[in-house]
Amino acid sequence: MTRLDPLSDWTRTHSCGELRPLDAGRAVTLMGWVDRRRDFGNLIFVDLRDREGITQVVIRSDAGGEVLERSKELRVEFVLAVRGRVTRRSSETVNPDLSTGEIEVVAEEIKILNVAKTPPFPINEDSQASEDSRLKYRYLDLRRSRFQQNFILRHQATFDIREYLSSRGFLEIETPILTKSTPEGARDYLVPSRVQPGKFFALPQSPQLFKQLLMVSGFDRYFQIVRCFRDEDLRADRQPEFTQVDIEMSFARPELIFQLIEPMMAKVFSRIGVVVETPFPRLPYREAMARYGSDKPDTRFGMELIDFTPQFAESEFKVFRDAVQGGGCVKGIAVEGGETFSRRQTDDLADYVKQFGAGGLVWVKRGTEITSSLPKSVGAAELERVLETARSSHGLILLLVGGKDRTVNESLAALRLHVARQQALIPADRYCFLWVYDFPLMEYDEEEKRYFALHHPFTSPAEGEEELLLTGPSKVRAKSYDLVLNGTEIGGGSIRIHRRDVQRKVFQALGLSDEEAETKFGFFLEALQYGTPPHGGIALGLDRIVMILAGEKSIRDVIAFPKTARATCLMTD
RNA sequence: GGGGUCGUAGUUCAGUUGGUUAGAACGCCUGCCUGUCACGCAGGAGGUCGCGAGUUCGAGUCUCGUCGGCCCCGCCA
Repeated sequence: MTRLDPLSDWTRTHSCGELRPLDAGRAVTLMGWVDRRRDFGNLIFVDLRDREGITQVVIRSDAGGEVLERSKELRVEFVLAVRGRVTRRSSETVNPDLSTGEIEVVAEEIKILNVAKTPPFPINEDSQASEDSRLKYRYLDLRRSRFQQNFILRHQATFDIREYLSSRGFLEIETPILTKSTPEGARDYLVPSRVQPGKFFALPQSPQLFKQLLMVSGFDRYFQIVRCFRDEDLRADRQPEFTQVDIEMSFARPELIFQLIEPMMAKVFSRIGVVVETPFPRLPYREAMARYGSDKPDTRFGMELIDFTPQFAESEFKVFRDAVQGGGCVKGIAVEGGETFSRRQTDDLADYVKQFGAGGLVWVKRGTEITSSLPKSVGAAELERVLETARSSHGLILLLVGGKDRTVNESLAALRLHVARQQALIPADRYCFLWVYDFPLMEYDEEEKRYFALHHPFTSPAEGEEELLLTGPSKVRAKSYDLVLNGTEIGGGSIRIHRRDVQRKVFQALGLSDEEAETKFGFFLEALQYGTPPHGGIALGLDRIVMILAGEKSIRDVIAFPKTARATCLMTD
């Protein structure tokens, strides 16, 4: 039935998505997969599919008995070649749901190029097959139109970015994949060396040092669309290998980086018909934390955090009073219409915030009357004062958390998103970009009793704050910035340290002895001394950007062969 | 490392208080059908209830363990 060289002299002339009424009368050759077959005995319709679309092929008995007989063998997902003539459909038989729906191809000859087993899940419709069978048969899942579209989009975005950066004078330069471990940050993937027994290469978490060295080399403007590796647990938006748009630029200021990236994002998002307004809003870290409790706020909706700390400084409610007097805070969100929340709902919300370390959740409702979960000892006057702080005349529920600043911010940031999703307050068709800047340079880790770089240890401290490095490291701000889109961090970067003395000071503040610094980064410290230009850059998470472009909820849906949550591949085992 | 949730036909799912031969839809197979496009009609096949123990006269259902998918916390400079 099938032959080793089934094509013989046939050549595809068109895709299955391009024929239109103007092509009527043309002799064409199409090749693709059988999407569906409708068999009427002496008349068979075959929907032929390739990545560009679907074209209806008609097999009539007058094409000759052999063609009809051959067509009887067709099954879903068979690979088929058709020679035939483009014919306009009569007005009653036009299919308005198909881009090629005004024509059909009347088959004169067909070749079955290959047969196919019945697929384990339907390819031709939006099935919700379980993700494990979809991952096992990934190549079939990818055949579905949703994924074909996703990867076309990914290609286009990547193409746009290359074209844009190239037009701005950036050179794409490759850096090593087999590299030296820099033990700070995420766990490395290690590769044993055959030539140096007992020694290992690390796969790069990012080309950070190499791109900085390229600035030392005078390449001025570099970029690379590059695979990076981190041996950490996975999430819906995290894979152990992922692709980064890595950019570095000499003589850079943060503003120049912003102005470089903004039109690039606008160009990429125009692919899905979204008009992105520039410049993007800019928000200092401190303000982001105060208003949203997060350094990557979703600004598609409001419901900002409200500070109730002063209201509870002398409260009858001991838990909150203690929190405030112990140097913490009380903050909350106001949910309009939330006065109808049931006990069950508020209990669920309380359970939700507990996983972020909150001790509990207090609520105050204003409906026809004022009610609250606070103890009776808290008087009506105090409740009134609390409600006034929300500055709303609507019925509402206030959801309050008290405790250490960090805990309060983290749990409320999560709660804000959780409630907004539940209440469907997030407009799906908005794309809110945001720069967050002025991050702290480092953060004290209570458990390890030392400072850690918030971004990475090559980030430049803010102007005039180097002196604080050794006296009050946590007060030093960094020349760093994150790019946030709809609550997802899609990139981060900084102006780097270009002076050896400053780099040493930062290492010291991080508790790295000169000796350790020398072993780990000696080559780099050495290089800084040979005329390093001031420089800075950014790395964008390509997978996350494409995920948002494609409207997908998981990064796996825009990576051809992703790993499971346990970092295995179900297809290759 | 921890928490949650799911696992029954090829697929998506239902399965009551533990009780006869585990069901539906779609898909698949066979036959009929010349204008369908989720074609239609008639018939048929298809099950290690993830796996392993246990309780019980009897387990898809209860208990324990284990494997796997997904989501989250920790982690991710």
